[in-house]
Amino acid sequence: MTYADFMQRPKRRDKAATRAALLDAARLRFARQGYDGTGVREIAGDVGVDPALVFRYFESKDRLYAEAVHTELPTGLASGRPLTDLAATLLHDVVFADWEEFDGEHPLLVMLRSSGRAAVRDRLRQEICEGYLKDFTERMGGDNPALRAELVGALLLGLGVMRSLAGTPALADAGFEETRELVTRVVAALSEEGPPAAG
Amino acid sequence: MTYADFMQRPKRRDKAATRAALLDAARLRFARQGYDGTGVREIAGDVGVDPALVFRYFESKDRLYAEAVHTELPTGLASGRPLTDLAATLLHDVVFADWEEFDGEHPLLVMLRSSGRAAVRDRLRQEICEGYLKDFTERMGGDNPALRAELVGALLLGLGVMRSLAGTPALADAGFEETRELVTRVVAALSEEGPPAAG
DNA sequence: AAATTAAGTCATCGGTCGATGACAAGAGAC
DNA sequence: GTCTCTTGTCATCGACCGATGACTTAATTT
Repeated sequence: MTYADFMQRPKRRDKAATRAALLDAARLRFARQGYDGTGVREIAGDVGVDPALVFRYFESKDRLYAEAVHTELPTGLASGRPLTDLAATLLHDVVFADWEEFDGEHPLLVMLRSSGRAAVRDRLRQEICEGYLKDFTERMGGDNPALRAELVGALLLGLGVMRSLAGTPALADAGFEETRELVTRVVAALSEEGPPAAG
Repeated sequence: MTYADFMQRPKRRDKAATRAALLDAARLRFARQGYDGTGVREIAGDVGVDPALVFRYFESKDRLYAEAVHTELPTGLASGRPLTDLAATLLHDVVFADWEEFDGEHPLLVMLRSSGRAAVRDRLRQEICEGYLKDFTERMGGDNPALRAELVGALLLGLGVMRSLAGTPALADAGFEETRELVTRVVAALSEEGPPAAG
């Protein structure tokens, strides 16, 4: 049996597997190229099936995208840990973890790349605000905790962008521990009471 | 003269003005919808001219985009000011300034929205690394200044994303001064020598 | 006022897009 | 072995895409 024969052998028919494969391919493509830069023919081509299957299984490209980037928001965060621990966990998950199903990036950063669409922007806003900032603010004491919590969120989000998108050299070289120490220092500085005359 | 007549009066022919109007419309559209989500017919329609003019004046959609998001990198940054001043300036320009020609966002954030395209990604990387991180690193003393400089950059970039894209409430309410005080505190914390046993 | 140059328009090309419905073929039931 | 349900394919639709070149019309020159 030649290689060509092997490749052209009749494929086993498996709805669930095909659907999952389409979803995987969609995640990679959407992550790399964004929503508008990705075509359903491309996704189907990656899997080796007909593009019409995308609509049979997902109804529309929009719904495919929504399902592809769907991830459950972390729930274990609200477990009474101090904010420095929380930040360290998110530093790991958002910045350093290899989300291989999303081409290496955290889903939040992936959505950033398709934020030209209002639906994506709304969802991004919601996930950031309700999924993360709420927990941050609860653990942030002192004056105007919401603003200082948002600074922590901005640092983590920004680090993700810098590392995965800009590929800045120092962050690429630095290990997790080294970065975590600095992030902890920042979070500590934001948590403590401000100096009486800072200006 | 009715309104319809007014609108349909023969337009004055002015190459420079038309070109500039196309560029302005392109900036708004690209900022809002990203590169792939914007068509040349849309841009020309905003100006009220024929789409063919886009290609006559800009040669291709790619070149139009490149020219639309082109901004000179800030040069006044390298003037011996301390890093806290630098950060405050960039906080103002990147996060709080209203870049009305880009629908309110800083061009770096606009490019983020089209970062599905490799050319945009490369340019974003270059502008961040050469335009900002270099100055940051020079002014950052102590051990591993490059990494700590990137943390400052990440904070500023992240703040821009949070404010303009996620529209987080505290940042929207907070004035520039209030935020500047906190950013200054973070930069100071990153600048000073770390604690001997940080873990 | 005629001629020349420049600005803007029009029709159109080849290609791709998301989406649809009719159809072919493999899998399991009997 | 045949029937039936499911899985996947094919052809195609209408719309839009970026891009091109011929053409019309306004402004300028002579």
